Amino acid sequence: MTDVEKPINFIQQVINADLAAGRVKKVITRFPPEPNGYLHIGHAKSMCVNFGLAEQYGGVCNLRFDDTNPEKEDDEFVQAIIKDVEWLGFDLGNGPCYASNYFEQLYIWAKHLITEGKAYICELNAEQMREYRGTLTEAGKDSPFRERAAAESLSLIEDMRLGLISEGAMTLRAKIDMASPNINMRDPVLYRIKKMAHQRTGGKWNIYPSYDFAHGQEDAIEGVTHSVCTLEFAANRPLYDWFTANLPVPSVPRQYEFGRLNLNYTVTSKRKLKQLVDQSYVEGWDDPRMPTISGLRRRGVSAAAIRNFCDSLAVAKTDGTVDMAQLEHFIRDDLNRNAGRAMCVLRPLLITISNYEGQEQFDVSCHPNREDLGQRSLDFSRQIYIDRSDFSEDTSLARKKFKRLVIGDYVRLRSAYIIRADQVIKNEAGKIIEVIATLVPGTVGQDAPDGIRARGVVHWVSNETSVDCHVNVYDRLFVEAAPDEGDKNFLDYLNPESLVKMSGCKVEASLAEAIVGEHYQFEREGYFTRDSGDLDNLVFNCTIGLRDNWKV
RNA sequence: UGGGGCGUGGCCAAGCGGUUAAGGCAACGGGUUUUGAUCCCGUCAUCGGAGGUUCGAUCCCUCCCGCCCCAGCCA
Repeated sequence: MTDVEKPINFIQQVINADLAAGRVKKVITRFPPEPNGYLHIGHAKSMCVNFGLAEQYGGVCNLRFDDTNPEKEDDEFVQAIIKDVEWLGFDLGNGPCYASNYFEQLYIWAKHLITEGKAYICELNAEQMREYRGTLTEAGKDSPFRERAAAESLSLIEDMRLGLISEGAMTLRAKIDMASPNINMRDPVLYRIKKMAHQRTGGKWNIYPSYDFAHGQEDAIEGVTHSVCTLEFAANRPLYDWFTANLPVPSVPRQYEFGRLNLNYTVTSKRKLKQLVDQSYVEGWDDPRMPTISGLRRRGVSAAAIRNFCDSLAVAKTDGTVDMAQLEHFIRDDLNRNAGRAMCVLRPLLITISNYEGQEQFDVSCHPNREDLGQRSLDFSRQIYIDRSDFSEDTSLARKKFKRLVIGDYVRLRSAYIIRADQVIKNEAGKIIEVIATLVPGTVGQDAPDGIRARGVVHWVSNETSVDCHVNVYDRLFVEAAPDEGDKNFLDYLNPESLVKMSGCKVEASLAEAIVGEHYQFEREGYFTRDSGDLDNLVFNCTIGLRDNWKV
């Protein structure tokens, strides 16, 4: 963290002014996902902003489902979202709340607008409505149903609600201004007919409110003071304000918009993520390659890393694309501080130590600078494994270029002895299958004796007690920084090597029963966590590799 | 094109008329190190462009250029 105070953002400035002027006594915000998909990293930023504001000002932030369109929604998503929000550590406020809980009130307000001559039942079909709406440069035309008597509209909306009108035949529209330069104000639809069961209200309704008609009123009902959303809703704000000004709402919330988070080398659009899932380009919403909260969790990213990352982002009106490296920085930053260390050999190469017989245990700390993380026991034996990439027959390799095991030279086994490679054993195919080595006695926890200089440090596991495991190594999902920019089809840029499954890996005994949700650093490799998707086997997902700064 | 919004180093971003133009990420040098990790030092901008106002402008005005959002009975 920095010692510099984080500057306050424009929303905090507004809140400070509202508080100072007495316009607001208690800050109430909300996080309003539609349950039509899983939450992703972009939502995490929105949560940090909304729940964060509530925390900072001693207010509350409601998790509220904007479930106004049963066609796309599902309870599976509701449950997944609640789980993600809680996992990230946010207080649900008075939630979970649901827009569907307000359907009755919304309906009463709709009739109120009709009675006031501010809404009418329109019988234009979708295509006609589009034609009547005009274009960006031409004003729209009034609907021929615009001046329908209130009594008739009142009767018709009741028929719509009862399911007496067929889908698409009618809509309830606000009577605002078909010539408005803001297209959202050209008599927007308030209710549409959907003879469809809703995951929470069942078959009670045949009509459902539109986002515009519902959102601001939901906020008003909950007493939301600052309704913070993303930039694309800025053009809807005049409409948001129109409703609260023309309806007897219990409070008048204000909407503020900030730039949503975009990350390169991935996509943060529920529609596209859903496509990846539905068309099986990934194994599900929680596939570790997905930028979803559940995917990041399964990948091994900690909730703290996600929150720290989001808190490092600006809440402003610019909309840019954050470098994936910034997210990766916060992932490593948290994991480096909190993940216990362990050793796992990904591509085992057998080493036989010719001058060693028995076996012993070493007590090793789980973290180089955090004693509170405790100690673990490492088993050492005559035969051990090191990674194939940590050995070379090439004795001409410079010490500084190759700080690993080379025939005739020494290397330190992490937390154990210094050994020297003496002889290579190959199979008929010429593949190295074993290396015979000699250890230097008395070098555990001790510096090398005079005359011996280890090239470097290498991780290892005992062949006696290490456990076989599988390791999933991930790479970015897309090979293009901006896979969905312009008219590109993001599916054309999927990275065919985004997942590499390794088997025959060997992890130290202490991790034989690794727990899902725990984070480990496999020394010299990276950060790993046990995969929650395959508990029958010991499978580790590589969250992210260690930084690799050395230049060739 | 009508409306709305935005343009500060490779990326994110402070700055609110007078600052040596914060900070983070990345990058690049160097030090420490039983993880080529961590950690620690150091290097890295004149603010989209052109005018104007002002003693003085990244901050104010004008015009221009560029990018984003809105023409779903999606949210």
